[in-house]
Amino acid sequence: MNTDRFHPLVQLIDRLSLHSSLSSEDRVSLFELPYSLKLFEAKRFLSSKGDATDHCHLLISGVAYRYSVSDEGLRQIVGIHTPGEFLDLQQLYVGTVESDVRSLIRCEVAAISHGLLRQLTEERPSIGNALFTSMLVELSIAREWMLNIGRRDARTRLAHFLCEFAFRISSRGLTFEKKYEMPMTQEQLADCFGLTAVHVNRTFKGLVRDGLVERSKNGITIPNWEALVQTAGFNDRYLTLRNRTSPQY
Amino acid sequence: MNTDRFHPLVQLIDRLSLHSSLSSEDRVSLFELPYSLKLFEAKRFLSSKGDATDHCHLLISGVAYRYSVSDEGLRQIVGIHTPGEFLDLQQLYVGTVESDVRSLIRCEVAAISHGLLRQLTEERPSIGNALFTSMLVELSIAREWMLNIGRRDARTRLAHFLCEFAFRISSRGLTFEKKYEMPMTQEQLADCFGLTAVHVNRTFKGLVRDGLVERSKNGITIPNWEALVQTAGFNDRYLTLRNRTSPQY
DNA sequence: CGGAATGTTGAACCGTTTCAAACGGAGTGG
DNA sequence: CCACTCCGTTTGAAACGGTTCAACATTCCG
Repeated sequence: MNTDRFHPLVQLIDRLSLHSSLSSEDRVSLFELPYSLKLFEAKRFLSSKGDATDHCHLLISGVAYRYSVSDEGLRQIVGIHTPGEFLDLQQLYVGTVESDVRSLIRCEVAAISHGLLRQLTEERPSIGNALFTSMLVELSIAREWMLNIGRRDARTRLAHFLCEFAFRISSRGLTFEKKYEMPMTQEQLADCFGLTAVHVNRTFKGLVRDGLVERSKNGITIPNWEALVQTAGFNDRYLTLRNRTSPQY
Repeated sequence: MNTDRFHPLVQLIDRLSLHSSLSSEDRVSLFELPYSLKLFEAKRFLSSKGDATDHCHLLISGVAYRYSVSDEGLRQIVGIHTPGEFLDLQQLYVGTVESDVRSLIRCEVAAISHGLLRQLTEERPSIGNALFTSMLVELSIAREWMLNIGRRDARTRLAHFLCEFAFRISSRGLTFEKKYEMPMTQEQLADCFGLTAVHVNRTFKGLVRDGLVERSKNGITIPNWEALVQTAGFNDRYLTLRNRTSPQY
């Protein structure tokens, strides 16, 4: 299970969950989100462990995706979540949630009460900072996705997504893998780019034929990273953001 | 000139710019961004008034847009900025900016030094909160745009954009206008949806033919708001977010 | 083993693009 | 005041990328 132990927010939760004083109040709890379950549904059957609607949920390990559905019933996946990202931060505020989150593989999730989260961000600026930074990165990714969906052709879209996915699941680029699990169906991929599953299939085959990616069961390998990056027009700029003052967590 | 004087951040700047103690140190300054100027370029010729790269810029009045350009030179507009939004908040952190901002009409912009902004957010949680909320709303809008670009046809995309634009330039829905200025060329509109200017033209004509919108010079009017909303599948949910604790600014 | 979900393939179709040409209005200089 | 240019809009015809539908193969999983 991929866990980004280097991520400041994940480290924070690690420490908080060990804190006996806090865990006795049951304000930070870890739980498991099985394969392909909606966070919304998970909250339901977790309500026995306390009011889950008053908690924010941080992804500790695994991968999840966020999607919306149009009036015609077409699904658009609007983002991929990797460890260190909050899945429902907007719950801190009043406002209907317009998108839902579903796990792509088995995930570990930490539930933090709104109260504790507010307290933490106000008392320790570095935590608020980390939250803010992660939000800025998500926004930056969202903008890149708009460019991907709106202005690139199918082949480039797929290649670009594969590059981003490879980069993001390798914890902060430290353990970068040329071979990784890609637990997404072609229909899910299609919903990421605004394409059809059928067309994703053909496009994928094209990339394989040209030797840019190789497919095995539940996984893909990238034999020539540079070649894929070039056909994708991929640049990892938009995926990273560091604090100027380098705070300690 | 449309100014959202109700926006908490705009109000804050109003007060700060009046504060003699602060303005003497020249840490908050208002300036004007002429028609169709890149914020980046504006910063250049403003550097005489201090180091503009160490400032964040808040939109006080007017409308601006943010765009990226693909490798093939195709432009994608990834967002519209209305009063109360920061244009370069990511500048607080290290990280190459992957998108640029350009004014759509004449804008007023407030420049706040990074130092003051950090100080404000740390000392007054309600301000940090407002910043955070505005970031969440931007993210929410970005996700809706992905759905728009990826999963709706041209007609619906245009209708949806017109609804959102109408809603956003009417300050927080208080002075909602059925007739408003639409200072965007069809090419800019096309770059918002990932379409061609030519196709936007045809699609626009279709909407006009069906009586859903009317066009005049530099402005459009919506004779039947409900009809447009329905063809757009528009719901303003994703545009608003209120703080649960209702802080005072 | 059986059924459901996912992947694969082909052919016809269609929404959008591309290219090219013409049109209109605004601004400018003679 | 006209001629000129520039920019955005408009229109048509052909081409194309991606969709749709339908059938079949394969894998997964109870």
